Amino acid sequence: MTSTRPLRADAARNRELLLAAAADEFAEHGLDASVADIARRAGVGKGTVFRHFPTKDDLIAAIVIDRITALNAVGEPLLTAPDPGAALLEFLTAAARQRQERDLSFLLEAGELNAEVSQVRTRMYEIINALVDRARDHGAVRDDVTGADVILLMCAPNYVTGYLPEAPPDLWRRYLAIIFDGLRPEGAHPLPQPPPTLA
Amino acid sequence: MTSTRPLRADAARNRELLLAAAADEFAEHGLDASVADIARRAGVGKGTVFRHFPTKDDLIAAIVIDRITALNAVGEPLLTAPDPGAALLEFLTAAARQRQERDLSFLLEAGELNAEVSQVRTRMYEIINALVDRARDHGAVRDDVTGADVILLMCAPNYVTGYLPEAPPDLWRRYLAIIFDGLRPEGAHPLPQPPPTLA
DNA sequence: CAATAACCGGACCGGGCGGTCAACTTGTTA
DNA sequence: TAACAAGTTGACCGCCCGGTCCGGTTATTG
Repeated sequence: MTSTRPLRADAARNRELLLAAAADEFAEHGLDASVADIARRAGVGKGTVFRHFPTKDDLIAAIVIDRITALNAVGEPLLTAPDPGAALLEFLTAAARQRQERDLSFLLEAGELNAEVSQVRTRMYEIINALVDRARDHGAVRDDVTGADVILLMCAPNYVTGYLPEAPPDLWRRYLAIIFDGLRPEGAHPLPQPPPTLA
Repeated sequence: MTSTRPLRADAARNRELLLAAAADEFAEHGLDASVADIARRAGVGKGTVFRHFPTKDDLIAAIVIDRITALNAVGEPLLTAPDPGAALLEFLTAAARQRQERDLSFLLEAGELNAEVSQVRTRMYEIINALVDRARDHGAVRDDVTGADVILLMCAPNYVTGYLPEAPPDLWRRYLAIIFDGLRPEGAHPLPQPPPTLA
């Protein structure tokens, strides 16, 4: 890796200001938020944005990496939690809550941005697969459901509440509960299509 | 209403070409698809687009109205179907299938475009509410679930499969089945949040 | 307290967007 | 078939976007 010397004090502060401002701006306007608006919100010139993040995509990637890394830090210890079913539900709750604090649904719109995003995202997939496998072995989720299913479905609670402009902040919990009930073995009906595989 | 005299023959044909081209283009590139591209795809000048649809939003609204109206035509007869649970599932299946044929997830991004959209959308809400009420009375869906819940969740199957660039065309059926299982009374756990109300 | 390298800012650029318009073509009708 | 309204077209406009660049500013270091 490039072991660069530490940033100057003001530069480091501006970098943090920019990340926070960008997260807020993306939350309000989606990924279409303009770099100029982000700079203004951070109280900084537009050129400064591009000094820290050569491309708008690099700025997005930095935020995505930050959030996924935080999520992985939640998931890691849950891999050995005593109750695998509760562990999976807790992970999904953490994921949805993270997106509630600031509306980060835009994270999902972002595709493959760079190698680091791919790496941290792959690690998240591994964690989810392991959590689902353990929960399935434990009888907490139905036999015919896979990690890929959960990866796809984990975004849904925040997504569906996004249609309500003034949704109560915790409404996603309702839909996470409904979807999680659909993952349980009790009363499960056979699924009409085989599970997908993730790239 | 404005009882306008019939369109000239070529104008009527161009209007249909435009609607089809716009649906295709929006399906491929989302609502960001440019009017110029739509015109080119329809084999028509850009000015012609704005003659038929004064605004890009008007073009979107025309498509949205078309699709929702078609969906309402499916739902209406289901209101008196003998098996209310099967009727609800059939409606949700029709809704998701419609969005599969051409990827019409962009329909959801479109907010309140004009009065006619609001009207036809309101009718759709009424139909869904009635279908859910009947299914609930019949014991086919859990007691604590409302029409608003189903309205929010009905978009989810197509949404989650949208993350897979090359998803099998029928994959949405798998997630509709999982979510519908979450709506069933068997094995339902209490929901942590009250249902929302729709505007 | 210099001296210097790192950093900042905002005018500027090329490009693509939604939308307009005036000259031209064509379906319709008497 | 003549004449006109209706329809078509693509060049054009103003705007905003991501990204560049260089003259001025500031933190750091000896």
